[in-house]
Amino acid sequence: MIDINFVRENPDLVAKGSMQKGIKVDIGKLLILDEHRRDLLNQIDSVRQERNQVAQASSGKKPDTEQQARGQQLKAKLTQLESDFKEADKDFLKLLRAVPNMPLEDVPIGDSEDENVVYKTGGNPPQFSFTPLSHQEIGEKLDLIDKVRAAKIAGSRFVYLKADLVRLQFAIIAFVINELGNKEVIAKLIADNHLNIPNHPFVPVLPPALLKTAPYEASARLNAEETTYKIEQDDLWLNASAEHTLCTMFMDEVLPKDELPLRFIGYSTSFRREAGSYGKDFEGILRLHQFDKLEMEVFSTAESGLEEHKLLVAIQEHLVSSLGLPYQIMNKCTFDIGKPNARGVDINTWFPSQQLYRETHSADYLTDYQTRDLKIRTRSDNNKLELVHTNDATAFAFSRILAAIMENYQDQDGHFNVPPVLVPYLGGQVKI
RNA sequence: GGAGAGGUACCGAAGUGGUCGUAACGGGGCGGUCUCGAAAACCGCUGUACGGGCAACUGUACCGAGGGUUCGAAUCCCUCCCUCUCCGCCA
Repeated sequence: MIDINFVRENPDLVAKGSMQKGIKVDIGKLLILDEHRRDLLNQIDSVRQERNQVAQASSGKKPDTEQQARGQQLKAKLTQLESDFKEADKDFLKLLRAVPNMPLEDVPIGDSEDENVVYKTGGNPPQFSFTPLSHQEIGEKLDLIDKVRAAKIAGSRFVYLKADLVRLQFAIIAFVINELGNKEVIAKLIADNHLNIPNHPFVPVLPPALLKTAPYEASARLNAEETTYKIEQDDLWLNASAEHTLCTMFMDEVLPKDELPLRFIGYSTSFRREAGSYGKDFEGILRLHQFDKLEMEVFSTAESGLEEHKLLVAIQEHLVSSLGLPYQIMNKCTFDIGKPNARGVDINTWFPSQQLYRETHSADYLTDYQTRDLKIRTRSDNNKLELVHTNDATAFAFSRILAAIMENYQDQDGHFNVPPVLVPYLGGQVKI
């Protein structure tokens, strides 16, 4: 969540930033609730102060009737005030959490996704001498994708992925973990992009796939209405991305500054209800209720947060171009970056069957928006506690990137080639 | 799932209704004395959040979490979470 002190000092700026993101919040009301809440807190503090004094005065001996009567009075008053405060605090927190993170200055201002700015295109869409098939058609022909049986078992938007497509996925996982675990690869990307941050490698993580309400809410990533599945008999939700269990990993901790940045590459199955997307992308495996994802997560100081964001985008580009896929990189505008983001970049990959670049990657810079609530901090050089900054970014989102490979590398005979960089990871196999 | 033990500050650990959470004691860390320097020894310091104040400073809260009893709770009661041991089940 955002810093209430910042809202108090800059109410107009916060209102403007929220508006640019297309998020309606009543900042005036928030400040009134804040005032009310603090007023109650002050009253509570002074009643408690007197209660403590009364208790101390009679300590060690039996209180006289006057002390006891005063104590009872104070108790009644305190009970009332505390219940008022609880109510006020709840309303306040709800509204405060509704306030989005402020966009950074270089984020394009826009009120629809049409205002996103493509600033780089890489690779060339393949030219086919035949009409290219969709990944669904290729997958069915080669018996790699079975949605019919999956629907029988789990319903729509589920899939059985099979055979060489599964081997391809595991090859990509091994490739990514090797690349991101290689200090030289990281150092080169840092140098090529003129960044000034350490070359710490990414530590691979298999995180839990479920998490409790409290950390999920604090992460600013719980979207109960549209996205997130709830386990009813326990206080648990199915994660919608490994990011959700990675960014919460250090909740309530103080991270040693000399270990920052901490970089992780997590692999997890992700679950999404897709409640708002009926009818969208029903063909193929582009939008499923369940998919696997390799996700990068970085904890850094405030000073280097933006550079970490740029590094993550550079890594994404490196990974996509390593697979030889045509892509474009897009600066998302204020409307599209999302509530917790200060900055957001997407990579879109070319899908020949749709003649479109489709979103396959996103990189999110959340500044201290998550860590304020999650209480993830570090010690500054003058020994003060300060909030850590978080970045998260897709390395590869599985069903989508498999689909992109199938379509871009397809042959006239209905098969597709293995991207050369992955051939060693498939034991020399060049074609599927 | 059953039985038992436990969750107190950076770590270990005492505290079972009334001089108080910087919370005994031990260790660690920081500063000082001593030393050419270091070790040892000795002395001092050693949390977080929120509020008030220009500031010095000051108030409140925090002993796993949330409720309750009481004039007063780390200490009593209830619910939940987590850790450990044993049994059961299981990959």
